[in-house]
Amino acid sequence: MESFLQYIKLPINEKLYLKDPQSSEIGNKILNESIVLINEIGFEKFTFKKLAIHISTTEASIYRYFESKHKLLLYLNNWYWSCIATRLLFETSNIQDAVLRLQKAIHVLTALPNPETEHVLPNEISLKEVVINEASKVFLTKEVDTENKDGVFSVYKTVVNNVVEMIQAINPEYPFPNMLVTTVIEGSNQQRFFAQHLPKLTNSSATADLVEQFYQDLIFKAIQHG
Amino acid sequence: MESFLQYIKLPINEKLYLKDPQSSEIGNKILNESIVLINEIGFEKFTFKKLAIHISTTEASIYRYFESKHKLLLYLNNWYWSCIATRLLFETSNIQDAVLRLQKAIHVLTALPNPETEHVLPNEISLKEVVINEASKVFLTKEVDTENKDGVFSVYKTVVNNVVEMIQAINPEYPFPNMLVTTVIEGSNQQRFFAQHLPKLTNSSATADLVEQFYQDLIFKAIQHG
DNA sequence: ATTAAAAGATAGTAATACTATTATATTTGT
DNA sequence: ACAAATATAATAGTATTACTATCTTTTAAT
Repeated sequence: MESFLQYIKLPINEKLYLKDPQSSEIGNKILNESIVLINEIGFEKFTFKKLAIHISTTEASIYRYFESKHKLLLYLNNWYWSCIATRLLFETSNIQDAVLRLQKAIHVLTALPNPETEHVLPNEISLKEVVINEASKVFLTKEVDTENKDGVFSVYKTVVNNVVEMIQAINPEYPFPNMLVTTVIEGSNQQRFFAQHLPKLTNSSATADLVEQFYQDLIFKAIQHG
Repeated sequence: MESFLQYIKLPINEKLYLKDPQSSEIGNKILNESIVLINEIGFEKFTFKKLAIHISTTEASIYRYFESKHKLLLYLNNWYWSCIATRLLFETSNIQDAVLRLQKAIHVLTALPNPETEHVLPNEISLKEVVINEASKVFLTKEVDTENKDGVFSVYKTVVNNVVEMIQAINPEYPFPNMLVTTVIEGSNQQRFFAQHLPKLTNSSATADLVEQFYQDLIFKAIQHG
């Protein structure tokens, strides 16, 4: 779906790069092609050397933009959550009914975006793939506390908070809104991974995508009064 | 709590090692001290070289037991799920009431084990720490399909299945039991990680551990008839 | 046309993730 | 008690990774 949203420059935490990759051609190539390459060979086997060859530049040039491949992954993660934050804002604005608004939010968080019917942002689909396959590696490290202080997870936190507020608008008494939201966000990506690789662990599949349905049901039952 | 359970030798998939580490002294040292070292420096910085120095042996000796550090992590993961499978069986046996049985199962899966009051297995607590901090790295790789074929996740799947059956005993109509169980298992570990490092993402904390409470509430609401 | 900044080319380093080889203990079977 | 088998220690070596440094060339801005 064509949309003005495509032309928005999403804000990314400055601590994540040495030189803004969105400011130059090879910078943009680094971003776009790292997504492709990470999805192809996986983050463990991904190196700046391989990326350099892939985009016909040198390792040293890439190091001028990113300190390490881990920072690049953090950047991509941040970028993805900026997409989601934007879409969340956009898709839930003007919905007055609290229940409908939360439903829409759950949809944005858990469904695979459909470019035919929705305002999908550039690279959002392949970025989501990176997030599904590599996401927890961004915070499951010993550096998480330092990086958290640098604010690299703040966009993610904003998304969580926005949805927490939507839950509180429906049931202010519900005692675990943050846990519920993060369980849904992380869980939905994990269910997609399971559907692809460990199908016995899920009830969803490529042909019958039940992820959104499951979480819609789960959240609304959880926050029911009583 | 003293228990006969401590002396059981847990079964571990043979594809995970070259030589059974439980069969020798340095093998056992590798297991016990790798847990300590991984918890200390994190899996990324953990190397066989460092472990060798730590246990006063050589890198080459460790390689006789494990093909790679990834296989060792898989081993530890398998070991942890063997602990849980054993405890699950033990703690839910003889409970006739389906609801009480599921409650107990959720307890085993989501609570921090208390060695004063429960039959905790050797190393279970430090193994759980490894699982919380590193677990998703065991399957978020490009080798997941091959490793799955080798059966390295089968103990985990058994645990999931057992709990799925408990849910079906209460409500056979509930359409997403597998998704619910994996959401709870993975989610509960993640909530503990968040409580330690990204507290804004959760409602639980070190002082007020709400993880079990949240998931008990979540599961029973989810599977309610109607 | 001059200058600054970006990118390319090349080199180098310490650490990692292994493999291989040989020597020395230790255990086990007879 | 002794030979044979096995386990471990000691050492060396390799390709790759994750960088850092430097110098030259290209491009872009004034």
